[in-house]
This record gives sequence, C-alpha cells and structure tokens, in this order.
Amino acid sequence: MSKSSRSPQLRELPLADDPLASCTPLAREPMSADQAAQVVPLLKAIADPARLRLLSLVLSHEGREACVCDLTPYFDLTQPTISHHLKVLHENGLLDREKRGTWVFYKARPQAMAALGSLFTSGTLDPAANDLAGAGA
Amino acid sequence: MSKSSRSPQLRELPLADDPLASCTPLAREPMSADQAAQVVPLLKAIADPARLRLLSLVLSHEGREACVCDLTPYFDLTQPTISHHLKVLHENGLLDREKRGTWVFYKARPQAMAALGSLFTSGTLDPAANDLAGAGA
DNA sequence: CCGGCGCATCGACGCATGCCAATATTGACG
DNA sequence: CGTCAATATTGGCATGCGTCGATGCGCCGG
Repeated sequence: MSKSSRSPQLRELPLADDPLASCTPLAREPMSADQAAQVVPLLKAIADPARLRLLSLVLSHEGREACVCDLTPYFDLTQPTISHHLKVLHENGLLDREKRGTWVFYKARPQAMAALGSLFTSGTLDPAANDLAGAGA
Repeated sequence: MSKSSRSPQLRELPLADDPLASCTPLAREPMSADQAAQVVPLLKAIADPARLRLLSLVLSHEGREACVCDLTPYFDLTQPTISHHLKVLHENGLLDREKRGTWVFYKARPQAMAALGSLFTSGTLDPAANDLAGAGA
C-alpha cells in the first residue's frame, strides 16, 4: 500500500541484518509526526555550535554545573548571546537553572541526555525521560 | 583561572557522581569549537521533523532503504520538498543514494547513526565514523 | 520516437534564528 | 540608600532555512 503505480523491485530482507539498525528506536518503526514534534526541539537545541559547547562545558565542569561567568570566556560571543543560548538549553530541559546570590548556575540534566541518547541506542523514547519538556517556558 | 572577580562558591565534587555524566563524550571534556563544527551539521540535519521522520522511515523500511515514492505519502509536503530534505540527509552522510532504473533509493548508513549515538553514550567521537561527512556535496 | 512518470533543480517568498548594542533587573556590599 | 557586579531582556538587523510552484532531466513503455 505504499507504492504509487508500478512498484519498484524491493529487497524483502527480513531485517535484523546488521546489529545497529534493529535496536535503535529510529529504526524500530516509522516515527510519527507527534513523536518527531516532541524530539525535534531537543535536537534543535543542541544543533548549534555555541549551545553544544555550552552543554559540554557544563557537563564537564565540576559538579556538572557552572555559572555564566565561567562559560563566557570560552566564546567570542557577547554575554547576552551566551545568556540567550543558555536560556534555550534551559527552556528545552537540557539545563537546570539555579540562582545562588549574584550568580546563576546552570546544571546538567542527565535525563535529557538520556532521552537524546535513547534515540540512537536504547528502547523507544522513554516517557519518563520525556517530561523534561515541561521544565522551561 | 576561570572566575571573573570574586569567585562564586563551587562544588568541588570529584565527578563520577552519577553513571551517565562521566561516560558520554560530551561530559568527558569541554568540546572544542572544531569538534562542534564537525558534529553540528549532523545534528542540524536531523533537527527537523520531516528529516527525522524520513530517516526513521528509511531505517524501518525493508532493507533499510526506500525510494522517494514510498516516503512522500507519509507527509503533507510536496515532492520537491521531500527531495530537498533527502538531499540534506544525503549530503550529511546519513543516507546513501542509489539510482535503480526510474527510481532513486535512499539507504541508511549505520555509521552515521553510530557517530551520532556516540555523542551521548560511547567514547569520544570516532574518527572512523566521522568520515561520513565526506559522502555528500 | 514520443509521451508519461519519478525525481531533481531553480527561484522566490516568509518565517525562524543568531547576533549585537543598549538597557533593565537583581542581589551584594558599604 | 547608592553603587557596582552578574545576568536577563529588548529591539533591530542580517542570515539561514523550510516551503512551494514551475521546470528540467533521465528512464521506461508503447
């Protein structure tokens, strides 16, 4: 029910050919538009060089947290821009935000990383790890 | 050497606190701008609902390959748009392109998925899996 | 040889996004 | 209470990107 007119010759391989393709949830079954709409914001959030590095910097920092003044010197960007990117990461549940005195600390959320990793490795999107979307805004 | 003036109180945790953060390459060490520039195009490629679903559709199809006429009916997009998205996925090494007669088949590249997954799970970016950038263009 | 079909390319349009300068806000400190 | 430091917000600008319609190209059947 997928062909248009004259169906092209298909390889009717029973799947389970190479190890990778049969275990990642992306390959288990066609992802629905709703599922995609859930995950894409997360991917968009890390699909930026500054944000990906920010995330990595926070993750590799002591206590997996860092204040803005720790992160800014790593970039050629202005402080408002860094702040903007951190906001995006926060609104998508990738970073927690905690104000301590004058400083604002951003802390990594392992669940978010797990949710992203599960796209490529583990079982289907874990709904428990998916609630991370409710963190921001 | 990272504080600005009066250093805020830091948690000097020796890391290795929870299982996840210490094993993903993003958390091992601060990602360099060059590394980010390598990975970001891949992330951008899948950070789109249509492209993510296309990738999933191909991955879950028989033989992990599909022709355009198989994919188009899943979307409310025009054929040129689908073709454009497939081109993006191809240029970033996520899909292989093979013309068989009238039809063009797009086939998943496991190495690309592995490269992406390694961001969140395995060791640092595998250079062997990274050559996938040279597939397109 | 010709008509149709599958797919790609092109050009244009509108919206989203990254960036900065300027300014506002919040908390610490005297 | 006034000032300064750290961070967030705003507004505006330029670029990027997703989308479509129109069109071009290659392959197959008649």
